[in-house]
Amino acid sequence: MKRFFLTTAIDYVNSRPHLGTAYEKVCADVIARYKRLGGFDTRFLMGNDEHSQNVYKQAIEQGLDPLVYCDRMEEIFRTAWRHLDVSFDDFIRTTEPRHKAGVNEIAQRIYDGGDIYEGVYEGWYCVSCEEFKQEKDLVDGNCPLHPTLKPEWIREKNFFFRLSKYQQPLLDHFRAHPEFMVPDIRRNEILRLIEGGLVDISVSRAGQSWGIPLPWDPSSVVYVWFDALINYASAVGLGGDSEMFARWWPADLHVVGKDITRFHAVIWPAMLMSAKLPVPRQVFGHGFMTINGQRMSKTLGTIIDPIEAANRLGVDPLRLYLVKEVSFGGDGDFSWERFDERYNVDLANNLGNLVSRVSAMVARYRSGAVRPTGARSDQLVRVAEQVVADYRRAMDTFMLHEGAAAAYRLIDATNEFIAATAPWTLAKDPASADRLTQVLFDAAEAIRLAAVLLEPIMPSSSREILRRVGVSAEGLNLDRDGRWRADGERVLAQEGPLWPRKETGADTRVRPYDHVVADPRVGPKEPKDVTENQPPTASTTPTAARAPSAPAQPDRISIDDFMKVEMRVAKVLSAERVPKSNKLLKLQVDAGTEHRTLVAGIAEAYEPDALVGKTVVIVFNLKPAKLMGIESNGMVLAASPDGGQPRVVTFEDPPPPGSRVR
RNA sequence: CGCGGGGUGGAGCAGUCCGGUAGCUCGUUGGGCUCAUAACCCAAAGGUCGCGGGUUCAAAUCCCGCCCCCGCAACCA
Repeated sequence: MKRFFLTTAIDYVNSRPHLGTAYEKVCADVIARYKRLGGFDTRFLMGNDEHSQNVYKQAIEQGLDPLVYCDRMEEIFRTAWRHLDVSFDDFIRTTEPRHKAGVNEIAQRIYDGGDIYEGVYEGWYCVSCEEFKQEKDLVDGNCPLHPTLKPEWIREKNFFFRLSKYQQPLLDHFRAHPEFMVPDIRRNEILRLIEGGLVDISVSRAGQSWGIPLPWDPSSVVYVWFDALINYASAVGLGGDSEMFARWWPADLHVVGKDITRFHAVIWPAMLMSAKLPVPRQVFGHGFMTINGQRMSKTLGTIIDPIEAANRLGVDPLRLYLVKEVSFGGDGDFSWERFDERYNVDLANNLGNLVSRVSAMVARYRSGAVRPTGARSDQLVRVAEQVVADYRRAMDTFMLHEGAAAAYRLIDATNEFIAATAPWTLAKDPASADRLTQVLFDAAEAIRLAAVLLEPIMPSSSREILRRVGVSAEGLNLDRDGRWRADGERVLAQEGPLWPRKETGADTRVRPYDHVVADPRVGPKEPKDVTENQPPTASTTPTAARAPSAPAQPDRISIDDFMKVEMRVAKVLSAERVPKSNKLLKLQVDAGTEHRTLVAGIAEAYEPDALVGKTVVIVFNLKPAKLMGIESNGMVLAASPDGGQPRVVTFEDPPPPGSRVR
């Protein structure tokens, strides 16, 4: 039997599912269901990505053991996906033993093959934070959080993967398999990236406990993104069940967001090539959902809970919206108004009403049952044939929106067919009896066929429609059921509306969605995300012994420490934007004893002209630094509310420039 | 010159690769029908296809230049 193994990206568990993650899962689910309908032995994998420092940090902040935290998140995710009728066959967590086995296997293979080498990472290390500090983060050479401790210059062992070696093999692979990365636009992006040259990447982190130890050096753990990618293979038995692995690997399709296509189309295949394992057949990079035309944002309160959306009008209406209204691969927009509109148009007015009117006529004119009589009425049949062909072609190439549109062409044609044949007129003329029966049969058949085609998108609605037109929904098969069938009796049930119209206007605002952590992205992420988000305080350091407890206060500093910082009043003489920069303004200030040039990251909040003449506070004795090529001699003090725009510190009653602030 | 996406009737989009009547959904207007969830069917109005050049018998589509939006990257001393 043909088999099909597909996956979605695994999700970071430091935020709950939102409409964007749900979009990916629903689309992948539509593909999975379509493949099953087509007779494929299908395996649909999803899961959670747990070995992130952010997850660790999040758990500790909530006073939870990280694993307990992840257990809870797993339940939240699984519940959400189940609620949306996402038919995953397997759900993997990166903390599971089977995943460790897979990671060990691949890591060891790559290591044995000579593609991993040891390098060093050198830098300032704060013992109290247990992490490296960037030079730029140090304050007077000391850790900003522990100014009394001298950071140590440490060389950390780091293992690197020879990604550079795979530039040519990857290019060859892209050339030999043009379908490897779709849609084309993503493929071109990735090709350009590879052509631009690949650099070796770090695959380990030293001194952390939250992660999978390197098989050959347990003092380091596997870098989280490297770890995460391997889930696709470990979930089907890599490093454990070789029979299963042989059966399911390589994956047929990875459905991932456009932001992480490079991990799946560059790094992951390179890892597999190095490990002498087959490369997945295809990667699909989907677009993002926006809300009212804007990126989902926690601060704007525009993150939508998919469960809430589903509860408003139903799971299937939401699924239909997501696949039919967004061309799969591009970005899509969601708004409550549009959701309501599509619900009324596609479901209440068209499909739902069609089912109602046909079952009502069959009940009224033919006591609820019809059989074909052979009277000519071939127009719907021809439409149906075309629709099925279009539908299959679209779905086979993951043009899900076109697949949905094709199914809807049949629905529209059926409404037109009814208007053209006017069964209510035929019913008045006994001579047209056979014709009427045939017309009603054809309409019922068209509904049946449309329901079959829509099954991957709206599984439970499809079943309900099939039940109402008197056919079994068990063991549907596209080859057998996905075409016009001019035989058999149809017993139609006349029941209430499938989708009552929703009167618009009420309650259409975007509601804030609580408990969501900012980052809406999913799946394995850039290594830099991890490094940049290292725990800032000792309390969140990944040391098991230190684990769950309330966050400690950062060390207090002495007045002497504070006095090291020389802050002065300064008057802004001129301000201009830094070319090519969004955030930077170049300022000339009068600092009393001298004029200085400095750069401030406040361009998004202030027009240059509005600053001229203002009296501000600057850090006077800061080491110079270059930003976008400009040397900055000092720093303007500004408050930066979470997610808000910075506001510079000013005076109601400005003192003369040069006055010391303390 | 950092990378990329986009600018098409009132709204949201397709079409652009492979030039030739500008299409879809919603909305608007008029008509039809009465089986149906005031639904359904037909028709109409409405577009300098961002701007300016060029190639061509012919450009939304190809070429050159420009403007404007939106992501990402960089940048917050």
